[in-house]
Amino acid sequence: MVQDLSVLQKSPLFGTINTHDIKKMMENAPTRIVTFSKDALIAEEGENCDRLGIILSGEIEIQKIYASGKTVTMAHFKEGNIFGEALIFSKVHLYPGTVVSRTPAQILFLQKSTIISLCRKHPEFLENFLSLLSERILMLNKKIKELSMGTIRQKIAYFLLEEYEKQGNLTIKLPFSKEIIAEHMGIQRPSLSRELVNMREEGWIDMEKNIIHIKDLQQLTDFLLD
Amino acid sequence: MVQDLSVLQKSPLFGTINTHDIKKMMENAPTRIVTFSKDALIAEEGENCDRLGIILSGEIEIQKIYASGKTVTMAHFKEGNIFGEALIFSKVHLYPGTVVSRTPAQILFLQKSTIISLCRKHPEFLENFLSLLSERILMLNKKIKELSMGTIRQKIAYFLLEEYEKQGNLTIKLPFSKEIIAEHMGIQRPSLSRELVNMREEGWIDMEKNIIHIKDLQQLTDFLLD
DNA sequence: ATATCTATGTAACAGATGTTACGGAGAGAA
DNA sequence: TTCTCTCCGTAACATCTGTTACATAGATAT
Repeated sequence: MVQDLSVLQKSPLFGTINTHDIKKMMENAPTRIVTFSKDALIAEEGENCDRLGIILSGEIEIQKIYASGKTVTMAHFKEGNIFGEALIFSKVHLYPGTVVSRTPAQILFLQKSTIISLCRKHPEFLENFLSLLSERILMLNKKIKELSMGTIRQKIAYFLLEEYEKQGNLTIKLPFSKEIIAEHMGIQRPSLSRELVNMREEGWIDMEKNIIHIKDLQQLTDFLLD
Repeated sequence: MVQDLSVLQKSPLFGTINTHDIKKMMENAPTRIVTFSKDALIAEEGENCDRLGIILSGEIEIQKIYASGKTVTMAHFKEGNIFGEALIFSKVHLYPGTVVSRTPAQILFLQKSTIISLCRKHPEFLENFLSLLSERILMLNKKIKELSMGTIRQKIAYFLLEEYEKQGNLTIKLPFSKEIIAEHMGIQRPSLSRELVNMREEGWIDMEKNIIHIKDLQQLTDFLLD
């Protein structure tokens, strides 16, 4: 294992650990670094996933390849990213798609048993790994909340309340262009404009350029409950 | 700690461990069992969450209480369930809602430090805890996929393909009433009926009572990609 | 100044979905 | 049988949202 592992610090699994300690940790850990050329097959859909991958260099994708030959990219990872971390410890640990390299890539693989051993020997690693999974859960929860907003008005209300909490002010400065905001909400830009006008006409908000003022906070919060 | 901990076996954290070992594990672990009366306040929204809770008995809820006084139940837990497991190891570990008991309840609390210690000493506990988080991630991922289906036809196609894989047959027996299925998809029952008829008229499927036959599998899969 | 480009507002139309109401089929009870 | 209840299909209508097209304001470059 004569290898430069400083890139591991870019990964949340080792971010809190200094290079010297990382080197020491990995010396006794059975790891494998594999080099892939561009467009190489890293793992096939349905294959057993018993190891976690850390991208040391390059970029990879997880693709769903359909019988028709069409492929859809499910996820994209680059240097420092980790993949497979939730799969190895789940009951059904099969890759949900085909893993391929988009560029030449170098990947450090950690076997499930190695991870368990690292967790037991290095509290910091254990805590990092648990944080990794936990943050993922919270992120997914937030995404589900957003997706659960059915109508455009609900999405807007949710967005405004979030911004209100972030900015601590009923008068909100839009952090992005309306085009970007609409895209983030998964709706069309004209639909966003139209609904904002409706809400102004109904007295919910005031608008001027990229400033929106919440006229009735309670109305907004109440609306999200019906 | 003279206490009957056999109920812990109902929890995924200890399910794989026999009662004797559980008792031994917990003897040296600093845990706290707290008894709550009905409708008691267990934790307030925004409060720091540095411990995980395992419900030994009773039922609790996480509620969002709005300024208007309206409350919405965010989650519901009962005997054997665990809460707070993703919060304690995340950066922002504040309760997202108010935790209250719906019935008299007994809760075993494990401090973050205790969990780390259990993970280090008991590989089985470590693996169970990691599985718990991992399964949650996969479940949320699936939920997001479902929610991402925009149109009713997409939801139906996704549902049919899932059932096709489950049942291993192009002729699918609906596992629930259409009313339930519609509710699960987040749409109205008549809307589901109407769209099923449309799909039949367009030659995608055949239907008879609670049986649906996929006439063109490829059409369905292709459709989900556009 | 002029031209150009981008973000935005606006309107008209089409399509998708929710809402509501009604009737029929089938299961189970009296 | 007859009644009742649930599930389901169906239709008419209302509403929401996407689509497309066009106009304008402001920024920027030449």
